[in-house]
Amino acid sequence: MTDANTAVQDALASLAASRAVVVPAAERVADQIRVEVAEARLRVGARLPEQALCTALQVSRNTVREALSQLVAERVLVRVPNRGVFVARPGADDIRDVYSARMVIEPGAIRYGARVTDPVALSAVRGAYLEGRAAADVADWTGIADANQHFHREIVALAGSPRLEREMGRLLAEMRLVFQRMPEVREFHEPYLARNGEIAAMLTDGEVEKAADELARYLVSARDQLLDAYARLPAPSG
Amino acid sequence: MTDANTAVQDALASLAASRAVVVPAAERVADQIRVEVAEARLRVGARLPEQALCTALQVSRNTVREALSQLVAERVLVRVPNRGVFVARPGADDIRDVYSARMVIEPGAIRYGARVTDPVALSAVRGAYLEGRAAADVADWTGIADANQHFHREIVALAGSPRLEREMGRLLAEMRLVFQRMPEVREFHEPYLARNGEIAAMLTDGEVEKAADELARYLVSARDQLLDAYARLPAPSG
DNA sequence: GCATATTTGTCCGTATGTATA
DNA sequence: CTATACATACGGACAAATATG
Repeated sequence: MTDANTAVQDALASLAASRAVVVPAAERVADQIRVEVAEARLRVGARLPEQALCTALQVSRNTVREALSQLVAERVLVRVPNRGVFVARPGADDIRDVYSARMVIEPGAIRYGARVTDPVALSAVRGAYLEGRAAADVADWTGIADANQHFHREIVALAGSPRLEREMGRLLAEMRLVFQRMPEVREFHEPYLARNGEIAAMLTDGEVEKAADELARYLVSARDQLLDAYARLPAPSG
Repeated sequence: MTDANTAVQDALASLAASRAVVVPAAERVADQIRVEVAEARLRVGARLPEQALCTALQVSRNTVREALSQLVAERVLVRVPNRGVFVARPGADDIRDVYSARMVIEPGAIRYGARVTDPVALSAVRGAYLEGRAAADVADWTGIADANQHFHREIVALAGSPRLEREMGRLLAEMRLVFQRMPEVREFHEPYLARNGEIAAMLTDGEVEKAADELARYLVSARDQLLDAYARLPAPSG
């Protein structure tokens, strides 16, 4: 039995491997680095030496460079010519820009999204809100932050456009970098939990225009609060 | 005077050159390929062998691969594992997706854009419309198409967000690939010229909501017209 | 201010696996 | 079914720019 079992497992493993292998090495490396940045193990402003990544991830420098270029295109990293790549350090202008874009995409997804009356999509929005509420009940502050991002992703999903969702994912990834430098994660996110609930309720009640305009106001105040906190931040050492 | 002039010009030229040199080779290659695709010298579905690009552009395979990866991320090219990269061939699903995204971004930029009352931005919108009108007067059909893209870019510019403008640029690049397969460029774009004018007028008159909703309807009919034409297209030989 | 070490940017050769003729 | 062509990935090499002592 063990023989037959191992044979089957080997076959499945090699099949899975052959499928996994077609995922380009550079893609895998990019995914790994992306996660490291998202989980804040690679902090804002940190340098990423190519050689170190080669030995750490056991791939060639060419592969590493291809992955880094991709992440630079996603604005997760920034490349300084002849100096290397660093984890992006979003400034006030970046925050303004990201919120200008979100202020178009998110209320726009509500007003002009094809799935704004789709029960499945609406239930996903409510689910993200409830996820945040559950996190707040157990005082899980990073859980609130995660649920908040989930909420805004589901709002954009009302548009039913994978391309738009990808772009929103990039914008939210930048927001995570912004929050890395903000110590008061709780104070920032908690007040917006209730507003998420109100918007979810409006959508459920079919009050589309009202929900869109409320979300637009919401984003304005969030942006201003962030910019205010950013102005009080210690000088960017780098 | 000539001496002084040439000296100044030489200095500027070398400065420009030194600035241009720090632009990574991969970036330059990506730009060149992007232009080739945009100008339709590289047709939809065309294969891009790495070796051929190396000799043609006088760069190494590593540089070529880096450029190709970037263009794949922009959806200008698609990569088939172990087979190579090809100029993207957008299908009906892609058209639906692109329009779902545009239907959020463009009316959203009008409704929630910070520059929607900015005279400079509004004059740019009117300018793009007039550019199309001038092209129509001299029966310059590709000029109409270009002006139409310009019009929609200026609409998005009402949001005042470079990030959003970049994303819109990627979406419009995909639209150019779609139009490559449509012979009736004139028949498609000409009717929308008048509607561009109406929207520009509404914006000038401050009728923001009306303009946004009209643009949303406009995009729906354009999408349906495109999908209809696409369904009549000869089978995709590839 | 200078010499040295490190790192990037770019290129080349090669091995391996996969798809096509 | 073999052979060819090509993509993929690796490792080594070198000049130029940068950082360090």
